[in-house]
Amino acid sequence: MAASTGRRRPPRSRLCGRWASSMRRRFGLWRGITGQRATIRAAKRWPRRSRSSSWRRWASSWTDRGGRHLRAPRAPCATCASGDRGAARGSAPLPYTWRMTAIRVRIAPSPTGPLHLGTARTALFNYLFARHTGGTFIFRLEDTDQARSTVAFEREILDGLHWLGMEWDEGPGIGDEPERGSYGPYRQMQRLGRYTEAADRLLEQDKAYHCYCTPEELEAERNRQEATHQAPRYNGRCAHLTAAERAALEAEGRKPVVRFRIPANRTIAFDDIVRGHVEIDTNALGGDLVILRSDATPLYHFTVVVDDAAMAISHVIRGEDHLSNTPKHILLFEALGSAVPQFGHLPLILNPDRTKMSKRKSETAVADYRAQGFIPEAFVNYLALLGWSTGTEEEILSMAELIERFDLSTVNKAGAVFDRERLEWLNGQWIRRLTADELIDRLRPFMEAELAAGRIDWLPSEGEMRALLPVVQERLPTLSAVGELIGFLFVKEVEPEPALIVPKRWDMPTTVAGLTAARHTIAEVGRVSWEADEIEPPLRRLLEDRGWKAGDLFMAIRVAVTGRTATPPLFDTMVALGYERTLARLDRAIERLGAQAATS
RNA sequence: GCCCCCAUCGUCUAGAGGCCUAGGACACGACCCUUUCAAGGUUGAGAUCAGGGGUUCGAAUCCCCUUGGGGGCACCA
Repeated sequence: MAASTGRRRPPRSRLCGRWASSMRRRFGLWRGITGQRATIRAAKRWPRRSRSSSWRRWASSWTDRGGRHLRAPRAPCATCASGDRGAARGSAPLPYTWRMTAIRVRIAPSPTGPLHLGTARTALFNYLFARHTGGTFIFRLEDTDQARSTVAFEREILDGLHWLGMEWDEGPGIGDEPERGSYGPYRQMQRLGRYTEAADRLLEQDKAYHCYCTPEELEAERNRQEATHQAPRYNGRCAHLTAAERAALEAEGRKPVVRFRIPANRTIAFDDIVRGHVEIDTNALGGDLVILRSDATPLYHFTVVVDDAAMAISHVIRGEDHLSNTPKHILLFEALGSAVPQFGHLPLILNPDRTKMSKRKSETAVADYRAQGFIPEAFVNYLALLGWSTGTEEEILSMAELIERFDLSTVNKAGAVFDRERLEWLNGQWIRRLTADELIDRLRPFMEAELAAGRIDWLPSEGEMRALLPVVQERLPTLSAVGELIGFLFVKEVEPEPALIVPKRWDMPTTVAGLTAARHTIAEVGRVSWEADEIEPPLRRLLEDRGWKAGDLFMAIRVAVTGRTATPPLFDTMVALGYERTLARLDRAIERLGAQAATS
């Protein structure tokens, strides 16, 4: 039994009834309500979660550390990694209080720019985690950077997340209400009082102090440290001022900031859901931390903690760029007397050069992708698969399927380069899965954009679009490609270069002869019936009579009629164009070729 | 400089000590289908699992070191 610890199917957790039943359905395993383990028949087919490395790392740390033998740890919840770890630790010292609380996660963007890809992905992982576990997903606006925050960005972020298909249970932007939820307000600018109040509490307990150093002095100190190759760190000059010293500095007209005392020589340890055990020495934290500016407005590290505590956030799921900041947060949670949430640090999305994705080097605004005709189904699917996979060979997954399969603890640790080609492929896959009505609806704004840009002369009717759909749907990598694909149908004239009309293996006289003959044939059939199936056979007969190759004649017609060398199937295209307009374009092409021949 | 994290095809990934001669997908090549473009099908090339040491009968997998990459260290978020 001991040997199979790592492979054992994790015991059922009360949080994961849904997971357990879905696994039972999928693998036909059954376990009675007594919790007895089913016979293991196909260990290989078990969900990976039961063998996740981070979980194993926890397990080994529990058994090995401190030279103590702990009883075999109970598995964290198979899917949410949030089982009753308190119990599992047995007699091991707890680094902080673990409480079995409701799962509450949040996305806390700052409205200082357009919705960033990375924010969208972090939001998605939080959302999937919340929905998978039946937890609460919260939206909080971190708008304390008043210089850069705007309502336009705020709108864009809200819209962007909604567009991707995420709704939250608490926060602004739900229905018509200004905000919903009983932990509000959800805008930090409306919570300012709480930060100063919290800071006062820390001040009172001497966990924080006033610091009178000016930005210039700090800057000078940093430069000095840099010059001597030391780590930048606050030297604690104001850490122990006497009342008299403070009064003197105040008299100079100095406005103090509030600094939080970072204890020296302490190791902060936490079990990150995606990374496993992490330990960081407090001496590496850069010294005492400013939590309130001299104008009394709070700083990020302080607001997150105060708010996460106040909002009873149970799991902080965020980008890896915050990993090194986590000890500061843990210290603040402790100082504030709050329960420390669990952390899960997601790998970063990378530029092609493997640096953290930035707008300088990559397209980062979700709105831009939307404008380029990516659809949310594909975007969400792609984002979810950046740094995570189901462990199976499934690639195309709807939001509902992602929610069902998502598992935070199997998220990858290494950063992932954003691959636009793969996104485009997924987008094409999802476009093909759209119903006709959906696709027509979604294409409409893109056709309107074509019109506005003057690339087409009028809008197709709903009926025209519907008729075109079968040949269009599988040819669209993005919605915005629609103009390129069928725009020629909605312009008055196409004027292809005569040289383009002449197929590679033909010369100009042959082309004129070919088009003329084809024009007659098409005119004949069209008088009787104007359908793709009717047009093709007589043209094929013509080819046979003249000994021409289909590719040549059809290409000449294609270019004459559409102005392009790549189009949807020719006969469908001509039908969509209409009898008269097809003939008119053929005539015009013949005429222009003739004129060209005469001048050369 | 200090601290932390990471390392499997070009890219996203599977992998949990023997199912690995390392699987899938994107991209790329060829072929089939074909009036072009797509889509689809078949197929190919592409990874000495960053390198080196251990542990083991056996290591992509566990341990150590090295190297490389990334992130963090603000009166930004």
